[in-house]
Amino acid sequence: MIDISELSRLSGFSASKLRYYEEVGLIRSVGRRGLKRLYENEVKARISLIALAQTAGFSLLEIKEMIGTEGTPDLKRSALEAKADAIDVTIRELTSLRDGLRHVMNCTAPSHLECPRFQRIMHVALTRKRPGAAKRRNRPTNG
Amino acid sequence: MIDISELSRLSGFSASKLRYYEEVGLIRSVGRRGLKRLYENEVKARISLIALAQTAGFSLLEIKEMIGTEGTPDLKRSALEAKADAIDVTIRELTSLRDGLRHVMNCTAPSHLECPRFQRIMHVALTRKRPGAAKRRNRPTNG
DNA sequence: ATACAACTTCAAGCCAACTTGAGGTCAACG
DNA sequence: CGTTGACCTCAAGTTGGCTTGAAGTTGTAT
Repeated sequence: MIDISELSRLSGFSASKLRYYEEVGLIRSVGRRGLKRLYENEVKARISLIALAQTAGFSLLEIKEMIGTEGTPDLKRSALEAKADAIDVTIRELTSLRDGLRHVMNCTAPSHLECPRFQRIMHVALTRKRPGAAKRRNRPTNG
Repeated sequence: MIDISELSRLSGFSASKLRYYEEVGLIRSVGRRGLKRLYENEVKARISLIALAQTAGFSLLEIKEMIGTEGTPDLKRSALEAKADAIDVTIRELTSLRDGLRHVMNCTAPSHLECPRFQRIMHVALTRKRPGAAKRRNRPTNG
């Protein structure tokens, strides 16, 4: 049993973010000391998982579908399979992008977008479905 | 030279999104036929690259730093190196997440968060810096 | 007992990344 | 020449994921 400030410290998540996650049902507190929330230790792993899934580009809603509201252990196998596959696709795209960037670093061609090697590297990812978008957000500041 | 509707069709990006990207300087049109924008073919590759970088979790601003405003071919080597490294980190995280999900699919433990194997898999990513957040956005709808 | 810090709630604010809508303009077709 | 429809601009709206701020409540230290 830990309180929100310790959980915040351990996880690097701001307290407001943790409260928000609780509000949307991603984590839960198991009681109060006075009015202060108390969390089980399990929550730490849960939070890491959430962070990880966000990195993968999943929305909080999708993450909820994956890991469920706490106390609900039923993760649907097919859903997980789909998510895992989606991640695989992303990994391959990122690998292409990384290789593309690394190539650009060493390529002296006038315009990289015209460099055949670059284009070939990029083509791997280019021929996939439609792109989504992703956005990095700021660091905790416990306000 | 292609117009916005064709570019939209080819790229899967909505026209409004393309206009928006032009507004923020990620792409540029090279003229008008009447008042209709005309784009060079090069733009297609550029757009794919943007989509890819978004998948990697970079903001439009960061992407601009990477690939520059069109016509500006100067990509700073050190910046690219940093981006490539960041992508590597992300890839490793995603790999962990994927493996974790795949394990959960085959694990009959009562609570996955308590499963030692799962925890070990997750630990890899857990011990990295701070998490960012990412968000998938919607598909083109050409409004 | 009183102060204080650390929490609480709730509503409002903020940012990126777009989308939507109203109203305007143009080229091409009949 | 007129109309049609695809584009245009510009402002405002939307969504997700939080943060911020004001005002209230506590356990603990003095």
